[in-house]
Amino acid sequence: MSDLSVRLPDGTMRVLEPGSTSRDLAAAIGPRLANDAIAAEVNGRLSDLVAPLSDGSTVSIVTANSDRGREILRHSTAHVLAQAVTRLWPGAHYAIGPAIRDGFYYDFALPDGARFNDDDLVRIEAEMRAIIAEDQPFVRDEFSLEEGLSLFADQPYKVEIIQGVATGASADDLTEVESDAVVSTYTNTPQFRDLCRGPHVPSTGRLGHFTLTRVAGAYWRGDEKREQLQRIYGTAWESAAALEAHLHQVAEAERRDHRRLGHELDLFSFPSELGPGLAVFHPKGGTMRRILEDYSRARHVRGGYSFVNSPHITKAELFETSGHLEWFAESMYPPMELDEGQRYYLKPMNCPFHVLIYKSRQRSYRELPLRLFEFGSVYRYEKSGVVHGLTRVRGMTQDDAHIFCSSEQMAGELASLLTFVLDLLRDFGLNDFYLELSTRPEGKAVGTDEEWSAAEQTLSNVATDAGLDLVLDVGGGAFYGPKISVQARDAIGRTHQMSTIQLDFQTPQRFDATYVGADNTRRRPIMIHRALFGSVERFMAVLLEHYAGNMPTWLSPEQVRVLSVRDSNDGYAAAVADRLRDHEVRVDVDPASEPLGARIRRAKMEKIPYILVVGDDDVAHGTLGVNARGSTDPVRDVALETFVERLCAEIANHGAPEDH
RNA sequence: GCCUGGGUAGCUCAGUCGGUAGAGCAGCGCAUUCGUAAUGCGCAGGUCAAGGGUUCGAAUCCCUUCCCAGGCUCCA
Repeated sequence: MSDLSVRLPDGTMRVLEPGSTSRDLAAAIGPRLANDAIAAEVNGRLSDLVAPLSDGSTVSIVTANSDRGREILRHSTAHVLAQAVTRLWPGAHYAIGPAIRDGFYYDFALPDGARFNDDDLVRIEAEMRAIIAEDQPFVRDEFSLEEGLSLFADQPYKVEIIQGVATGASADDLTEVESDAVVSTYTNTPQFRDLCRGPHVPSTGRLGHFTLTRVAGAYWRGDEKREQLQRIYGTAWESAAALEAHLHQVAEAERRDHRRLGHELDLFSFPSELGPGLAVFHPKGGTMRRILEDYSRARHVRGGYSFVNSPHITKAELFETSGHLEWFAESMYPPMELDEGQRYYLKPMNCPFHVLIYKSRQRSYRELPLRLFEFGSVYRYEKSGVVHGLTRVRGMTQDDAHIFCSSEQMAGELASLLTFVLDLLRDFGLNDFYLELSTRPEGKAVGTDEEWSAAEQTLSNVATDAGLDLVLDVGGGAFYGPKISVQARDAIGRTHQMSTIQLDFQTPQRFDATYVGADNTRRRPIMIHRALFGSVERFMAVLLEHYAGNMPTWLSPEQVRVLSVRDSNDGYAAAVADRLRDHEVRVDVDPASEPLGARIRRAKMEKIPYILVVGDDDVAHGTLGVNARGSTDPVRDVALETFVERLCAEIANHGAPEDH
């Protein structure tokens, strides 16, 4: 028996008894680490704690409170879920069960087409806790493909996965098998073995801080043409405290859900009379929207844009020329037949209209870049299951522009556009961005390979120059060109796709758009599609959630509410409001017909930035009691003019009461 | 479009085994005049999402449709 020595992450070497495992190593380092260890990374590869170490390996112990540790924990919990389901539904088929962000899922097909319902989750969870109490080991075994096929002969999804490996199909997206000819399995009991690449926690007793969250349908292999399995989702953590923190975070996200806020703050609604995905904006939501749009318009004027308008419907020909009918007919509203068979469509995009504006007369190189902007309302027949609040709707308004430029101008135009976008988003209080580059979609693109790679390269260069992180989204581009999208992280760390910038060499060709160059020849312009808010509706949703409804003062529909202490102060309250209106402050008075406490409470719940309370003292001295949003102790005796000055400065700076 | 769950007063929700529909808040009226997150009393408010079926009798059981939520697929 030779000595066994391994290298630790800090570079030191440690000598162990021959045949030692990572678990022995952890124990040798310290009892605390031994207790926290759930797996190991050996020579850059994750492995089970109980796997024997070989001499000269570099080993780091993976603990539960690390990203990799939690992933293993979640994956192991998914196995426990599968075992619980097979115990409760003998003959159930289990498909795949990976760890995901914050948790895990497992897909099943129950015998006789049975379905899970919500009550089943409770039973399954109880069974899982029993399995965890049994402290079953996770025992790894390796087999040939043939052996694997016979082991899982009664599990058709496992067979398909193994066969996929055997035929060389990609298994990259599956955690079940390594992409070589070895089939590894993990066995918990003689009755339950799962196909899996591993690693796993040493035994089920290491698990337990989990909860099952929901049941959902999911297509096998994500293919809607294949059967739909029953998916159970859960969340799992390394400790009760971490689980609790996560559930709290989920509740927080729910509290700032824009649909809830939209209702509570009386901003918008989705009358069922209109149909799914069609919103109406109430006066306060309409005000917020107007402020957003006005600000955007002002920025576009400064950015050198020309303002255009186009109708909501058009003859089919326009979208035949653009290619939308060929590629996206199923997500367009069906046509209206008029005038002896003439088909009219609601517009799903603004770009073809802007091309027609471009083509309305001959263009010179001197006019480029020509930037056409419109708040264009578009209608898309989204599938019934996908509409979601203001973020996925069937009718929306894009802050849409199309820039026509020469190929020489393209890179510079894209670079300045990116600056323009980021500046605008920052003006709304979004500060944390990264970029995503979406490349040519497989089998669903027009144009030559050369055009696509040139466009992708240009976008990539511009993104790199911007100095932001760039993530590749392979195959995510539109059919006519690649795109960069700006992703923003909100106040609670979620990311939202905001602006998109798309390059398009195809549409100008399809419409035969040209300009006359300096050399008196006809040339083809390049088109850049871009929407900065994405849609006004969606942008409003993101801002509402980012601010949890506490909008900065400049975006608040009602900025100030004046409350009189007694009705003899009502006149002064009205005068204060008038003074603020002189400065275009949005202000209302709530007179003294109800107790002051009730009026304060109502204004607080409406998240109004400033509540001004005025009583006899204020009438006598020309002062106010200022109760700012987010504060619990109001400030008395503030001079009216002092308040006006501070408020106007805050509005101009896009600030909020919470900033002080 | 598919899977699971849901729809009762303006809102949030209760409604047992199938036996004539309930609360709080909001609204309206009256009283209350108050210094920083709910004043009191009273009144009104319902085709129980819509339609069909079973039943002596349906909010409740069954079917269809519409709408909502969470997923899957999709997202120019």
